Amino acid sequence: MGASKSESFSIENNETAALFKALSHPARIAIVDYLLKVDSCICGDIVNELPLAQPTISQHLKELKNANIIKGSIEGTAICYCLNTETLLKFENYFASIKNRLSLKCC
Amino acid sequence: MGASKSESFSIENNETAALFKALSHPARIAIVDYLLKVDSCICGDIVNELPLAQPTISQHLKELKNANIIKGSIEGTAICYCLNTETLLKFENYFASIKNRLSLKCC
DNA sequence: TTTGTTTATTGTAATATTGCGATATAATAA
DNA sequence: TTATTATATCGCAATATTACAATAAACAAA
Repeated sequence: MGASKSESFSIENNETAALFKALSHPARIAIVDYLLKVDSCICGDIVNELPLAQPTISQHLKELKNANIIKGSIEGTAICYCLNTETLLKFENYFASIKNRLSLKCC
Repeated sequence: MGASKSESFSIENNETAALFKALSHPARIAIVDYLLKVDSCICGDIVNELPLAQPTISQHLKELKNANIIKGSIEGTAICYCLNTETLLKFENYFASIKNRLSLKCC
């Protein structure tokens, strides 16, 4: 029938997949990239950096925020976004765990 | 208008996003998990492990294969799939690079 | 107050993904 | 040859994502 049979999988697998999904769009990779580049909290000038309209970027920021990849705090009229170190560690841990479990006797 | 403005982003960002997209579904996380667990190349018994029909699993395997996360070689009637260490390293490198570039003076 | 600035939300159209039944393909076994 | 087995592909329906114009909301400045 339709799409998304996520109830059939473990919560953990769903959470892991959700983390990856948050980074599965070039615009969101570009946002993370930009946040790394400016080396400090930035506000809405991502809109000037990316070839997308403001509502679209707001939507992508929301997805990154929902996945806890970025966090934002209000600064007057603007909002200050930055990367969330804790969540980035989750990715690292995932691959560290894979590395540990990975046997090299494969094809 | 429609979806997917990927031409507007760098090839690198698109490739990175494609890697993450390959892992953005719980079934594909479960497949990777299973491949780690069995500690050897497995054939089509993923179908017995996951709550999905054979064509659906074949499709997920194809996506993982297209992203070079797994590789497969023919073994008689069956096909032997296993993880691709090289691509898993790409993920590790991405986060290692982030860690290097990440300043801690954020919000 | 009104005006300007910044970000979020709503609604909608275009497109992509997911899941699976039916079927095709490929190799082996009888 | 004809089964049998294992995997892939096709075609369709259900759903999710992406993009943006229009609009709303929140705040600061005049």
